[in-house]
Amino acid sequence: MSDHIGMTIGEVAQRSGVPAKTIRYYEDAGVIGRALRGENKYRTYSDSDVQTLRFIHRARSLGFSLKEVTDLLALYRNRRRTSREVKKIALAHVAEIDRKIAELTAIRKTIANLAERCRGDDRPDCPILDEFEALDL
Amino acid sequence: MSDHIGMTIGEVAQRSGVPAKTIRYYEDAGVIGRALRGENKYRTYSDSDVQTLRFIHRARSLGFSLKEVTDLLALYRNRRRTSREVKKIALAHVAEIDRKIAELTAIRKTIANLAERCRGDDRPDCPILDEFEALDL
DNA sequence: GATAGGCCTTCCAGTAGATGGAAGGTCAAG
DNA sequence: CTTGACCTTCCATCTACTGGAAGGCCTATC
Repeated sequence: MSDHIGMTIGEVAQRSGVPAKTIRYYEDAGVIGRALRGENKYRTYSDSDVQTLRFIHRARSLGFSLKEVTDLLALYRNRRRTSREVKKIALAHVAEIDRKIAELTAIRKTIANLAERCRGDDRPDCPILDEFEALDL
Repeated sequence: MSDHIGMTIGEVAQRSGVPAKTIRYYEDAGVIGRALRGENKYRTYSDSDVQTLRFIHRARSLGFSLKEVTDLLALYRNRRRTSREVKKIALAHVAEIDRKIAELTAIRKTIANLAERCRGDDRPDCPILDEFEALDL
């Protein structure tokens, strides 16, 4: 594991997949804490910041709101919360994720079904296109 | 199965979980076709419209853009596309969904791990909160 | 030492995807 | 005959970015 301790915003942007501008926005919006500044006033990031940003990136692309992500990250950071409370919130999130996985699986089935019934030739349509039955999840 | 053939927007909103205002917005935005109007100029919907709206609702909540959803629905509607093309696009979507499922599974693991390590008592924090290692997906 | 590129700041504009409200009108049920 | 649900159009607000401009500092290269 390389110890990239003094990364610039550009480097961390490239590593995390989150644009520099969006990282600054997240800082403003309180999703992530205010980044430490070097002597040159540049923001400095570590590997764990890259992890956090990747986490945010993933969660956002999976339909979690910025508020949900913020709360989730706060869950990890806030030492004043009781173990009971953290556990309760975390388990609620797990349940929500299981629901999302089930829904994705349903949509996958619908689309895979469409693909399956397509002959894959030059004919103008797939049999299933006539009816909207495929959306019958 | 009840044959709700002449549903109003309010009824379909309630059944699909998509607010009436949003349904009108989807019509404007070309996500769904212009709804048939009754003699009273009211939009009329059928059961299949409810299915479609539920599909849109799910897909949106899972991080698909409105454009992606629109294209996906067009895939079912457009009879001019070749079977080959439909199959190709459908399979690409299946691959994307599999990726999303994998990411959700990773996030689930992270959060379940946090919950697991919480004692669930009144102590002020969970052991894992000290380090950000839990995000090491 | 000049020039280029990455960073800093602040600010303002625009986009997507809704969501809410107001204005003004129709319609069907109690 | 008054509610309540629908119709229309329009305009404002919100979230979560994304982009650009202005003005300035840092760092590396020619």
